[in-house]
Amino acid sequence: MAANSRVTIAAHALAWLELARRRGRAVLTSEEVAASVNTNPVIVRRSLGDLQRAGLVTARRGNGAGFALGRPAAEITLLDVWLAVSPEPLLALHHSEPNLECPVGRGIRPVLTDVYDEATGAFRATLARTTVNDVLERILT
Amino acid sequence: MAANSRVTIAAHALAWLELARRRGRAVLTSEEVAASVNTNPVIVRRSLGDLQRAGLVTARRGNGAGFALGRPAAEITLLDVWLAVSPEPLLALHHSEPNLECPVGRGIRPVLTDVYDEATGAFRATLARTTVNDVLERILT
DNA sequence: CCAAAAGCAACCATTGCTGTTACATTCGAC
DNA sequence: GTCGAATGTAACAGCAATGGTTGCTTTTGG
Repeated sequence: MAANSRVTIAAHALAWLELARRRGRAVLTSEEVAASVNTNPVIVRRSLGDLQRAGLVTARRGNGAGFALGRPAAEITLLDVWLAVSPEPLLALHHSEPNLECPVGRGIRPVLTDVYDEATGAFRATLARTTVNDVLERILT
Repeated sequence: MAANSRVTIAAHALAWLELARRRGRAVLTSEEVAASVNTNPVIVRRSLGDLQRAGLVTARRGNGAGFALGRPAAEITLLDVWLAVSPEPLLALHHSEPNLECPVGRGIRPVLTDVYDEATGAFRATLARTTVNDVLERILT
């Protein structure tokens, strides 16, 4: 499969929300966000729905409604975003259980799980060092 | 889709090749490997074909043929395996180009590319610290 | 009450992975 | 040189995930 682009879409939306907020518009509709990301408003609503469940944005319905940042952009890391939209592991174990008659088949899964967890941890730690505010600052300079 | 399991299958195959080698059988057929991994021999041939292209295993065709490790198990890291079978990035950018009229749409891609590259580098560095020999040792203890 | 916008369900098309069958190719053994 | 065993590889089916689209329901401010 192609790697998914949800983190990208979510980070884009958040950076755009923060820029709009600085310009005096704290609330944007899914259509306005979609116009910047260049996708369908439903995709944006799905993505921001994930972020809302994680508390990263707030959504208001009804007339004049839209999405706003749930907390300061400097307090939202890309790890927060990744956790909100990408719960799948980076590497998968066997689809079907390996042959337990074989020593390797019997013992390999916990070993690989450990290694994969460690690598995923390093990946996450890096994402945790960049905030949405950092992303926007780097865009604007 | 779920993350792919090719690294797992390849690592399993390599550990099994190393264990067989220690037991005096340096060459295994795809069918023998498939019996341990519990999959189809064609899957194994495809996977080991990738490893062969990277020099991690050797393949001999013809009668009495099969696969053998291309270099000592202690000199094959899981990063080597990952590079041989998983060229896809862990996170993708936008599918369709963002709106270049928007400052965020114009500038976000290189920023995210940098962050993703850094995180992927941390992921790779962790994989590079574990060898096939390490995996087998941890299985056997 | 009305209109605007989120929420949500039901699709479709595409893609990638696994698994399977079938066949061509290679190469050692005899 | 032939035979047989095994790799190499193409083609296809099934399945799941993703992005995209449409349409409808729900909410809510004015």
